[in-house]
Amino acid sequence: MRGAPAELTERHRDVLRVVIQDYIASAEPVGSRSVARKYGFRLSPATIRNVMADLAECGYLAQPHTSAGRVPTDQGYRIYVDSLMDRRPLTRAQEGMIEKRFYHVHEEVGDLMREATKLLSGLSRSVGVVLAPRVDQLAIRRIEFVQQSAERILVILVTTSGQVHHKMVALDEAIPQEELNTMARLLNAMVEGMSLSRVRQLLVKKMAEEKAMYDALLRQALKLGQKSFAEETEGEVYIDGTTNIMHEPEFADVEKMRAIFVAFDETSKLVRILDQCLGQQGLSVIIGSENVLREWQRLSLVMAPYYSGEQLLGTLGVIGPTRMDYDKIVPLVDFTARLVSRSLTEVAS
Amino acid sequence: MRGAPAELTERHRDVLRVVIQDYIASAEPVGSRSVARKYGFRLSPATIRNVMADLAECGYLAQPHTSAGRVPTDQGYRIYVDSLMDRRPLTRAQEGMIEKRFYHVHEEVGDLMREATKLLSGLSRSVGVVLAPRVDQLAIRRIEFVQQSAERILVILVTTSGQVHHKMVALDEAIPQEELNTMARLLNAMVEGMSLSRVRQLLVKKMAEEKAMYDALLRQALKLGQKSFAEETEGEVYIDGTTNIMHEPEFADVEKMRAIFVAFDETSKLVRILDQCLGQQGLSVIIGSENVLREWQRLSLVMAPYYSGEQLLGTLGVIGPTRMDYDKIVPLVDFTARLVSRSLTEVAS
DNA sequence: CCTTAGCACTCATACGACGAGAGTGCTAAC
DNA sequence: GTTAGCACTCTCGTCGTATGAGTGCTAAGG
Repeated sequence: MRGAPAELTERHRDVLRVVIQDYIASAEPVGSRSVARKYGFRLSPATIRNVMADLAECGYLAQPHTSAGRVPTDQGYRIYVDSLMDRRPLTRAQEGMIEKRFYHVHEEVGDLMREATKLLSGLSRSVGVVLAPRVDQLAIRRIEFVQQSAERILVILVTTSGQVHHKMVALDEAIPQEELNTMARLLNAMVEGMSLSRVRQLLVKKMAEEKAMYDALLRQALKLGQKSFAEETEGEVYIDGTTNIMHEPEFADVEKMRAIFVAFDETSKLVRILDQCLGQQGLSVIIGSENVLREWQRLSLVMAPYYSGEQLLGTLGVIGPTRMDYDKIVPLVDFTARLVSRSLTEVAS
Repeated sequence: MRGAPAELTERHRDVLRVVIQDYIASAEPVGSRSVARKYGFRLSPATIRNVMADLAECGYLAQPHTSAGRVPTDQGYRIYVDSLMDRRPLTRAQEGMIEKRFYHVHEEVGDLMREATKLLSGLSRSVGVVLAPRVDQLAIRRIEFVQQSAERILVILVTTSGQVHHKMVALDEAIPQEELNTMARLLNAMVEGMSLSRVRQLLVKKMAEEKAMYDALLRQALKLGQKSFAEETEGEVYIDGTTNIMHEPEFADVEKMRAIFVAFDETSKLVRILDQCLGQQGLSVIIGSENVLREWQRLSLVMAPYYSGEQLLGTLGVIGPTRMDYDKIVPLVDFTARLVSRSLTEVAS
């Protein structure tokens, strides 16, 4: 078995599990001695040492320096979450508590997102994040135009889920508020219940059809509609509990911590990372160096998508040091995603 | 002059100024030697020592330990900003750059606030904050009702300055969207251009008048209006550049830094502090322990109010360590407040 | 062949001593 | 009032040493 460790025996897996769990709990390199102890002394430290040497050779463990204990590598964590982990499900009491907290926030989607973020960060003692639904994908309930100045109007979009978005649109020529109202009425009748991206297609089609026709107002309305819906919107990110990770010993160095906080501030990059998780089916875990961006290589993400009915809306989860308590956090994220989905599904129906 | 230092001579003031400026630049206790040097050697270190001893006795300087140099106390900073400071005005180039950055953000008030925050934090290398106008004080341009479910409607308010606010309102009985539109029209005609707080008064008055009358729809509209405008809104805070202060040597200790960041996260407390500045006439500086809240005692604020025309809207400024570069930051905040006021005044007209 | 005891070896860490350097306060002379 | 001189204090960095945890290897035992 030396030289070229072909495959992991059951014992290797057991030891790896113990080492990782111990390291997650203590944040300190773990030695053969303490593994033997956790093992009930059925094996001697010397034996464990041999096993650990194998694991180190496979790249699942590393030692900070000769004669320190072993520390899991990102690869080690990967195996752990894929096949070694003991998921520690939420207690009934915790689940009840969470459900209660969601019970009161049917009001507005924004509140729901904020509540979910707080909940995730609070229970994980790490950073909670929610990638909010992109407006593109949501069904429109209403569009409204408000004249702001001669050549500027404020466009307000309301989604069926109760989100409100607004943007300014510049005009070539002034349009009186009265006319704007009529145009809004026309468009509302046309787009209610459709998603933004579908609306975009529809407008292009209608424009073509209408070209021949002679209803100037409708033409103008379509044109304004196109302007309003033009931009691809970027997902909004809710984030909470960043101060939690300051406690983690791995960020005791101020410079490292600063790097992390700068990373959290750059929401656009964060969005891109979270967008990746959207592509995945079900819960996904990204561990340290699996992340492309340098600033994120010391962090892990546990993310799960959430839905309204069948429709994928966004993703939510927890960001923490690679040495995070996956056993606890994976079930937490899973449960939270389910609950958010349920809330959103109820609102939509 | 020993024993009971009655009043500060010109020399005392000069020395105090030099010590504070040196400490702000170096973050290190300053000794008599270096003060003498900055003085052009017109006085010997020994003389300076006597002066500094007086200043220490008055409570303007302190020493971290015997045989270290002197460090300004909060009281020392207070005297400094009140009467010793050499304001270092912005250069023409800087002013031009700032004006340029504001030129493009007429679009939306939110953008303007965000831009101002970024600008303040960027140029000060500290934390920039803007306390946004409370909706109460802004003039309403438009109100809109969107039915969200049977007993819930979404109320959307647009201010003349282009801010959009929304909230959910629960109803006792369902009202069809058609009727909601009519009600919105009635209310719009009534409230356009008034501030929220004035609208509140108006509605109470109208309600009383209308009691006798028989227009059920109008009655209902007024009631709904009251619900919509009921709550006192809390000011929103924009904040940027929190990562800047991580560099400051006074926060090298992780625990202190965490305390600061927790403080920044508690926006409600922040709002209360900023509200205090609103009461002040003109630019105000709050130094360290002058702050009531424990978490804030290591920080200073330089804040200035901004207006739309004559009307006081909010306050903006910079938060940094007590050892911040007041010479530079005071003019910066002052200028930014002026510019924001100008932008807002233009939009309103 | 796997397991284990024993042992030499390697580092990180804590501790104390030591010296250098910066700065003070005081005293006495100018 | 100002200044030179001096003794004193205190921090900080360095260095050597002791300590202890943990390893890898070897050889003996099941």
